This record gives sequence, C-alpha cells and structure tokens, in this order.
Amino acid sequence: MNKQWSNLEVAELLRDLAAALQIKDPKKNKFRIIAYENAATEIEHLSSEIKDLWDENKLAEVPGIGDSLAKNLDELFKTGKSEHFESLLRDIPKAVFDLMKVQGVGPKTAFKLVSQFNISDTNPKGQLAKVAREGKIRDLEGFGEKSEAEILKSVTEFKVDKAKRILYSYAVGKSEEILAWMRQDKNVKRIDTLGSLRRKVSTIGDIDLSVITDRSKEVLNHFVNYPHTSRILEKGEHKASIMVPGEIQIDIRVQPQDSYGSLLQHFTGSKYHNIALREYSLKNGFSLSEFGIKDLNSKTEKLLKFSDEEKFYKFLGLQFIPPELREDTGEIEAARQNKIPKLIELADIKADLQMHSSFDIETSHDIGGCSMWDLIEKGNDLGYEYLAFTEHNPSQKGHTQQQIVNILQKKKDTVDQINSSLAKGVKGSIKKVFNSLEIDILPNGSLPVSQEGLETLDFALVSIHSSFNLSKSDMTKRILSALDNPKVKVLAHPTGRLILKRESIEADWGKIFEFAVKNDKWIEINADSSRLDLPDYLIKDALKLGVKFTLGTDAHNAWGMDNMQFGINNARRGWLTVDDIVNTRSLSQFEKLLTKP
DNA sequence: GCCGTTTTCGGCCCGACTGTTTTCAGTCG
Repeated sequence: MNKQWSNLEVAELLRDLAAALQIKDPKKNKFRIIAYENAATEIEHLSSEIKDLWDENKLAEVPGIGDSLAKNLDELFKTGKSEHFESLLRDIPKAVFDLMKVQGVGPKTAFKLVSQFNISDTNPKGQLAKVAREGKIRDLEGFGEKSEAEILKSVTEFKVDKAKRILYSYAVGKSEEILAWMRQDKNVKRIDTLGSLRRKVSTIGDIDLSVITDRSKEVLNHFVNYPHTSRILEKGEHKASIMVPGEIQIDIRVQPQDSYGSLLQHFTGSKYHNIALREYSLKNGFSLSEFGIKDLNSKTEKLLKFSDEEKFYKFLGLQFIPPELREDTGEIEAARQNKIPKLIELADIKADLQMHSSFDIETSHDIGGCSMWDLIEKGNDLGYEYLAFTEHNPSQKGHTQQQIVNILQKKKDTVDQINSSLAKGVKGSIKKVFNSLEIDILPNGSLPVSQEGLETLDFALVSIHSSFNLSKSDMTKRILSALDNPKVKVLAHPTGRLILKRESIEADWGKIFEFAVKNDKWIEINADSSRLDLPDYLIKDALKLGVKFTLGTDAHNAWGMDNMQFGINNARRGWLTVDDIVNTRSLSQFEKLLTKP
C-alpha cells in the first residue's frame, strides 16, 4: 500500500525540493536550500533506515531534521505524499530533475532548457541532444555556442550520471597511472592523492591530486596533456579537471610549498568535515580556506600559511585527525578533547582468518586455487603467525551427513599433518594453522553441517549466501540462530553486500551486535575490496557496543591475501584500534580466546 | 528550514572556473 521509502529516495526528494527552491527564488530561499540539502546528506549517511526511525518516533533525533521537515516527512510516510512538498514541486516539470544529472547542468539551466523547448519526461536527454544539434540553444539568453557545445558533449558522449562511483581498489590502479605521468614533469616537486582516495572510502567518485610547484601553468599543461585524456573539463590558474576512459574524472590542484598544508587539508575533505571544521573555526574567530587561515580578529586579516597539515590542525587547537576519520561524525569534538584513537595498522595483523585453499571439500561454492602450503608460504611472506583455512562447507546436495563428516575428518587429518610439520620447525613465521570452515546459514537459520561434523573444527565462520531478501526480523532470527551454535565463532561478511552490485541484507544489527558481545562471537571485516563487510558505518555502531572483530581476506588464492590492506582501511574508517581486532593477538593469546568457555 | 560553550534570534564554509557578460550567475567540490 504505502511506498517503502529508502534513505536514498528520501534524500533525492529533499535534493529535488532544494533544486525547486533554487529555481523559484535562490536569494530568498538561500538558507532553506542549504537546510534541505543538509537534511538530504544526513539521511544518506544514516546507518539505519529513516522509515524505521519514523516508526520508532525518532525523526527529530536526526540532525538536520527540525519541526517542519519532521512534520512533512511524517505526512509523507503516513499518506504517501506531503501537501507542502507537492506544492513546492508543482510548477517544475519532472524532466528538470532528470537533466540535472547531466555534468554541468544544474537546476537553473535544466529549468530554462525544459521550459524553452517543452522537453517532456520521456527521454529528456535525447530531446536535449536534439535541440543542441539543431543549434537552437545558442540563441537563448545566457547561452552561447560554447555552452551549447558543452551541453551536447555532456549529454551524448558521457552518458553516465554525475553520481557514478568506482571501487576503491580500481581507483588506486587508475591513480597510479596518472601519478607516473605527472612525475615525468620535473616541475612537480611533490604529488599526493587526496579526496576520497586518501580517506580510503570504499567507493570513489573522482580522483583528486595535489602538487607542489612554483610553475603552476606548466604543471597544469602537462596534466591536461595526459595521453589518456578524453576531455578537458576545466583548466585555470590553480586547478584543472579531465575525464579519462571509463568516465573517471581527475581533478588536480597546485600550490607552492609554503601553503601546501592547507591545500592537503582542504582537498582531502570530506566536504562535510571541512564545513564542520570551518564552522568550528569561525566561532573561534578564524576563517579557513585552501590557502590558509585568516585571523578575523586582527585588523589586517592577515593570511597565515601552513606548509603541513599537522600544524594546521594544531593551530586550531586540535589533535591531528587521520584522513579516514574526516567525515564529520564526531572527529572534530574528539580531536578537541585529545581523544582521537591510535588506529589499527597493517603491521598489527598477525593472521588472516578467512581463506579458501584448493583442498577438495566437495562444496557447491567456489574452491580456492592454491594449496594449503602455498597459502602458508604467502602467510610467511606477510609475516603472519597463524592462519585459518575456511573452505566452504561440503554441499548438502549429493552428500549424506555421514559423507560430509568423512570429508571434514579428512580435512582435519590434513591440517593436523601440516601442524605437526610446522611444529617440527618448518622455516617461516607461521607457527600454526587452524581448521575452520565457512558455513552457509540456511534460510531457517540452521547449518548444513551436523554437530558431529562441526566437532572436527577448531571453530567455524557462518555467512549468508542465499535468500538475501528475508524480512528484517526473520533475517535477524536466522543469523542469531546460526551464531548460537557453540562451535560458531565468527559472522563472516555480515551484510552480504557486493559494493555497487548488491545491497546489504536487512537485519537488526543492534540486536546482532549485542548478542555477539554477550556470547563472545566475533564479527568479520571482510577485506575483499568489493565486500568491505562490515561496512564502516556499521563498524562504528558495533564498536560502541563493544564488539570484537576479525579481519579476513576471503582469499581464493595466495595473492588474494594481499587484500588485507583494504580491510585495514575499512577498520580505520570504523575507528578501530589494535584492541578491537582479534587477529592482532599473538598465537597463544588467540588460542586462549578460542577456548574461552 | 535548522540550530545553540555568543544564541529562541540571527546567523548559516569558502573558493575556482566558465561562459556570457562589462560585473555576474551558475555549477562544482
């Protein structure tokens, strides 16, 4: 009956409302527009569904939502529409909001084009391309030949919307190519990767670079001459932007050494961190920008310059804030109180707790491509002390429970043999491997391995690989039921998301985290770059409740074990320290934790 | 329209770049 509003849909509606106000009277509505946009951003970043919060009467607790928005959202959720919202949108054709997704087209431009050319909401981009090709746009007031050409280019050559994102791991590869190109210019004294790449966000919107140079013009010329450039979006004195194949945007900013710290800070973002930091600073009489800090209380408002970021934050009375935490989720207040934690680092990791060897376990899922000894060799290269082999469980189909037990017994014997070899002193840092298993959680919460089978294991991981669409309460029961088994220690890739491909399952995470804390279960942070699961925002929620985590790469071959860095990034974004992660413990400490009653 | 270690009123981050303009509006991050 009633529409199930997702956070993204509500946020989009609020952004459309902001755009409508922008079209109607930007001056009069200036701060209302900001308020709507703020609310949209807050809702996008919520870790629970806004509709659920409304159910629980907690709308007013969401930052950016005041009396007025709460009232209108209440009406929207109750009846499917809000009178007030509808009246704001009334005079704006739907095609306007579609065209706003085109690069370089904002609310004003979209509205002008739609009104002038009577563009309807069936294929508005096609209609826009047509009038551009016919040379009709150039005659409109405020447009010309250049802007007409730009619009045509955006709408035809670059079909992907502004909001497109790519995987972090993919973006790293792309950024390394352009870094290599930029370093060929001897005017580049230093170059950094900033923005969401430096903050290690799981998906990247564009690649941001900054350069120290005294010859801005030459460096920016070299940049736009990058051989893979498919389009130059802009090029000025301080910055430039290009597009490269794959429709990835690359932005660069250049500055001399003496103010480079401010540029690093500004261009690392996030936007929301910067806004919050600037608001905080204004209250103390300072105005921040990428060029430095203005003391508003001094007569001359002299610009103070900072060559490095540490000094920039220190000047503001703040502890240095690691880039991964700069999301305006409490880091500024923490820095003020000197409470920024020492975040986990890759070197702290002593084990990989999810990997799949080529041991033939007769599973219906994918098996690994490398032998257990190959994985151990890789573990030695990484300096680990122990590993856990976590192949998928043998398939139920085509096996009796007894046959499954037999297969698991065979695997146990193999692991035992390896451990006795390791005990005899095989060269390398790995001292022990654990006999584990990644077991499907069946839709009803039961496990496809008998208790007798489970007893062959040191411990088990459980995870969801089917029926992703159960209701929230059924899903929660399903997970808790699986975790309840005494042999089960870890909930692996908990939300089941595949970034940019599959949404997270819906579950009552608060309940699951509380259960984990109470019953000594661990929550995995899967380091596969397309999983990164738990997601960072849920890690923070879990951390507050005292959850302990494991890090596992889910490697299906030896080089997959190199993905640990991605998991570390995610853990850092979740504010985790060494204490929070189980596989930072030494082998003996880890064994104690395993056998804890 | 939101919000409060100046506040229930009076603020709300700060700047670059482009195109179409003669001083600025629109878009973007």
